[in-house]
Amino acid sequence: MTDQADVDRALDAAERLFNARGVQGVGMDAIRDASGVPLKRLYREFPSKADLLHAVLEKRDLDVRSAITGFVDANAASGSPRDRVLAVFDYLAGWFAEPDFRGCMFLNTAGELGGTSQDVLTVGRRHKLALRDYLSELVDAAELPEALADQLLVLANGAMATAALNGTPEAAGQARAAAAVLIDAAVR
Amino acid sequence: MTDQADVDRALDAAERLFNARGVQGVGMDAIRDASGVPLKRLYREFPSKADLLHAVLEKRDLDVRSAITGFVDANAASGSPRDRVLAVFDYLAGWFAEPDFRGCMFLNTAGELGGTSQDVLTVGRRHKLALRDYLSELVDAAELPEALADQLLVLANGAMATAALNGTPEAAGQARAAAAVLIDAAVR
DNA sequence: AGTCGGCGAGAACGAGCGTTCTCAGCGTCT
DNA sequence: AGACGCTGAGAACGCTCGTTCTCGCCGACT
Repeated sequence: MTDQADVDRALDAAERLFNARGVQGVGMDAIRDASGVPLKRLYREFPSKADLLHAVLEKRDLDVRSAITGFVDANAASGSPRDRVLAVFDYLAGWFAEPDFRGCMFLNTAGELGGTSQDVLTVGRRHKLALRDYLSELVDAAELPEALADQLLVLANGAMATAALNGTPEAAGQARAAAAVLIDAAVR
Repeated sequence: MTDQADVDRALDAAERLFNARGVQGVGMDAIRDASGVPLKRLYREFPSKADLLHAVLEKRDLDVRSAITGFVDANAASGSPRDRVLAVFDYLAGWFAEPDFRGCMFLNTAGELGGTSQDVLTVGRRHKLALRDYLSELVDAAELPEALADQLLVLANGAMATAALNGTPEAAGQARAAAAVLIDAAVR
């Protein structure tokens, strides 16, 4: 039996620790201690630490994207297309205010390991591409030019990085205001 | 004698290696090997690795900011205030295209060590605050609302993070286009 | 000329890393 | 009942880390 519960606990612990101390600052022992999953099983499920990191990032990709789409659907389902775009930045504001928010894991791991691990870059790019595709959908629904999606992604990435550095969520509001201006300027 | 040349070589080597492998992925031995500065002198000048990192970041703060202001003065000294703001993003485009560009060192180190080192966060925040003050000057000169400076900083940070992840400089152009729209929308 | 203080090269240290191995125990099949 | 195979706990391995120590050497002062 693969014992999915143990695997999930390991992934959760690894995600938490990687975020808190940086990937290179976390040993497999620490992940075992935090998750209760023995080293032997960790290495059976994830042949190496790099594989574990990969799995954490893949899971995070799904989690982040479904959290965003879920928030937009829940809070702006009946709103205008413009409202739905801006709701993405409202989601960011809530996320940034979480007490242990440490920034976007894909940007952080790319910053730490991008020079030595091609895989970290690849997974990060896929994640941001998927995010851009989602923004593109929203932008299309508002009948706005496609190029806006790239600009909104830069804004969102900037908000994540800025909020993580500052330890405060205000960058989300600044990005939201900028996004509103970009949308309104594109409509005419 | 403090032998400033050795200290500078050590700082340069440390900056290069930290960027390439992440701070936690670089040993003091590697910095000694790359700089030719013996361990004994490294520890005389920088009592600990954290102190060395601090010194690297302080130097980088000055370097980055003077590169930006230098570029703006050289390329848009006689331009309109609007041109001078946009020149900042032109500088980013050139920077991102450098072959070993690995993103903003302050965002990267904050991502890696922000959870364990208050000092890394403090230095990073000071750097971004100084950048915001500079943008604020440019925005003031263009007689634009103060709040624009924060939005431009989010755009710049987003461009740095996005370009570093993608390995391509196109995010600079996207941020520049967005900045132009924000400026033009604010003027009316 | 002889002593001495600071130097560089590199060994050494204790700790922690990623990964593998040992081994006693336990459930499962015959 | 008894043999087997997989398990978890943890020791062990070889390496690297940040930091300190040893020691032979050289230049400066008396």
